[in-house]
Amino acid sequence: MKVVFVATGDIALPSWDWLQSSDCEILALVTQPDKPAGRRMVLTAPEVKLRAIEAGIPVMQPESLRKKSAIDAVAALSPDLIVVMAYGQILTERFLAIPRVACINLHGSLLPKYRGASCIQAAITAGDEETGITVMHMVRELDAGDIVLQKSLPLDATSTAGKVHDDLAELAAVALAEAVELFAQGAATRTAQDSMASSYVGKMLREDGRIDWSHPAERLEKIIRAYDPWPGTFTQLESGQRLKLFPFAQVMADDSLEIGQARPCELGLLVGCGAGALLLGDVQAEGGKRMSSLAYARGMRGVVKFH
RNA sequence: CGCGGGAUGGAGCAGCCAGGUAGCUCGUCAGGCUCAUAACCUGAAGGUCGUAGGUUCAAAUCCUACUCCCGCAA
Repeated sequence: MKVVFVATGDIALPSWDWLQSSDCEILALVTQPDKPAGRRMVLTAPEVKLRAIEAGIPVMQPESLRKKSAIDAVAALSPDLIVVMAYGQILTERFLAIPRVACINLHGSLLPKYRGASCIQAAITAGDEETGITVMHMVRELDAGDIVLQKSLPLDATSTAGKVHDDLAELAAVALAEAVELFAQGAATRTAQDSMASSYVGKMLREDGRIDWSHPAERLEKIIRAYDPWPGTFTQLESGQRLKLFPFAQVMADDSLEIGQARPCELGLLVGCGAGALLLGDVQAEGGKRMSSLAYARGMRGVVKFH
């Protein structure tokens, strides 16, 4: 199989590595242009690009994959299969029609649930018992194509977005291997998605991580795990200074605190929520290091109010 | 040169603006109290205040440079 891989995010790395070690011929990698990153705003290449270069595989970084020139360049390679994962651009039907066999996408949820960008965060926030990887045919509508196969991954109270991201990345490589084998044998099946059961979750912004203390403690605990490390969760002190929150917080059946009121206790910092209270896990103040809420509480003077 | 915060006994902080005795909440150690305790009481050890210069009678504090850590932004 002659394959064009289209990916930017690190979640695609294990899949890339598998593809490179398989008998498939990788014609090219299509990835987003390098972008400024880090405190010094240094132009940084996606990791997958570095691996492609190291392997001597051609890399294409079009500003937009909607442009005819970019589409023609990929079409000129005459791929059998196009594999898309965490690329970050919407693709046109013209592009999807390029490959001889199929244009498939690896998505980090058990579709039709959680179509869209923040699928991992959504599954953890919802308290789902499992999520997974879906391999599907790409269509014009986002994440709505026929399903080739799915692999599930159990979730529990220790699941964070970061951990699940890494696990799904590994699982995706397994799913891709199976899918490619099916296509190679002409044995791939198509199962239409039940669009009535579908849900859509959009891209997350940093501001989405602001904690609303009027929510029940149980929900906030899930959100702190679900948003770690991206977009992260935070609250604000009276001074306006932000305090980042990290897993793992514990739900406490304590209703003695007002909403947003924080009091040091022998286990850490206890914050009043809409229902119950949250014993914070790690926290990090602006300019400060990440530490346990217990350590943070040592330096506090009395009770504070979060907003 | 994208914007900004920080470095003070083992941990987390205050003190700096208006230079002049090293402070707070803990931890550690010793003793006491207690049936008992992540409880309480008493006492002790532990700090060249990030580094190097400068100003000054005197610098954690003011000035300059440097190192390291971090938040925003992307």
